[in-house]
Amino acid sequence: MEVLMGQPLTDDLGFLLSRASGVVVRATNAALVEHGLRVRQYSVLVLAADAAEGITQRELADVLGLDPSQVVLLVDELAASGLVERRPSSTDRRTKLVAATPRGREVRSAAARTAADGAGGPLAGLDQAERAQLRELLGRLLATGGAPDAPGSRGRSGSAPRTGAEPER
Amino acid sequence: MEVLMGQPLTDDLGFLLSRASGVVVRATNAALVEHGLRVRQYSVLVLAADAAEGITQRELADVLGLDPSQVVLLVDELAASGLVERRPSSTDRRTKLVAATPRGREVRSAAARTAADGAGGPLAGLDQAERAQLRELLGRLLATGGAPDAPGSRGRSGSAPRTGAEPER
DNA sequence: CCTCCATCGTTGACGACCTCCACGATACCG
DNA sequence: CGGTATCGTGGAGGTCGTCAACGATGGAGG
Repeated sequence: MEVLMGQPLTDDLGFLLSRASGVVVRATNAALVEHGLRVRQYSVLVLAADAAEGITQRELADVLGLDPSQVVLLVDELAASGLVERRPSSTDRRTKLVAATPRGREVRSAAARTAADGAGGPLAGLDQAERAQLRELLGRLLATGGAPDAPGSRGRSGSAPRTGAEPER
Repeated sequence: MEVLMGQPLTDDLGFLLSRASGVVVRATNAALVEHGLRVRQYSVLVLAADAAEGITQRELADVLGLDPSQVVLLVDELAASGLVERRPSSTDRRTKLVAATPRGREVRSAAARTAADGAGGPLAGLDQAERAQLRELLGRLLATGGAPDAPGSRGRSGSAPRTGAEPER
């Protein structure tokens, strides 16, 4: 038990994960400059554009695994660029629904291609099947995240009441 | 054409990668506090301990994908804690070999267990076979990193000019 | 109705991390 | 010998992660 070389480090999953993440994120960021976006902002834009009625900043922070305070800044920037806007919720005056503007949707589409293109570089070594496999594994990893990943998510445990439920009326 | 919804975002490899990386790194960091280390420092310690004669800071930056200036700080901290020391190279007076001290090796062993333990939480959902598979995929991804991942690595390309010449093994 | 408490968004602070640029010392090539 | 490249280092500037606190609101209970 003495020697017990944990691993050559290059076999450590944490190391590989953070390294791979860095490479892909860097490549994606580099590609997105052309749209004046960073991955974080792009992610918010995508989520806002995909939610017909807009998405709560709380949910944004939840899905992205970010502190709510960071979401504020991201939305601020996107709003300043005219890509999203904050709308008041008709049911809860505390929350603000973040929705993509028409121009936001345009940018989102263009950026999606650019981003996929940029990330394509580092991912060149993996074919479709392997990417799907990787998605599967990572998805499982995140699903069973025993530890809270979002700092600001105190107590926010369990099932979201009815996040994606259709706005009944 | 079709609407071409890039993806639900939760299916984007870049997103999953960065999310997973964050979760694992956070858990590992939390576990390592007990040794007064962060993942970065731990990585340097491992590499230094595994190299019998010590390792160049240049190589450190290369392997870790960091800017050389960051390596300086990491080594400074580890040296201040008495876990590693900088030795002059006998062949090149410019380089300094980073080697682990006896105490550094002890800490490294203990920390290895602690770290693996901490990372075990998020990884709970994956069995040995799946982890190996994940390692395989991530390793391949990093091996074919078309873009330079280490910022400070200007021109330092070299090593693997042949893109996946013969990935046999 | 009124009070206590949870939640949402927001702000501010602080430290960790990333990226780039420049420098002195040294090695190496011709 | 001169010119160029590399190693370690320092510093500036920006992004990101984490935490604590606050006003505004919602909701439960008396």
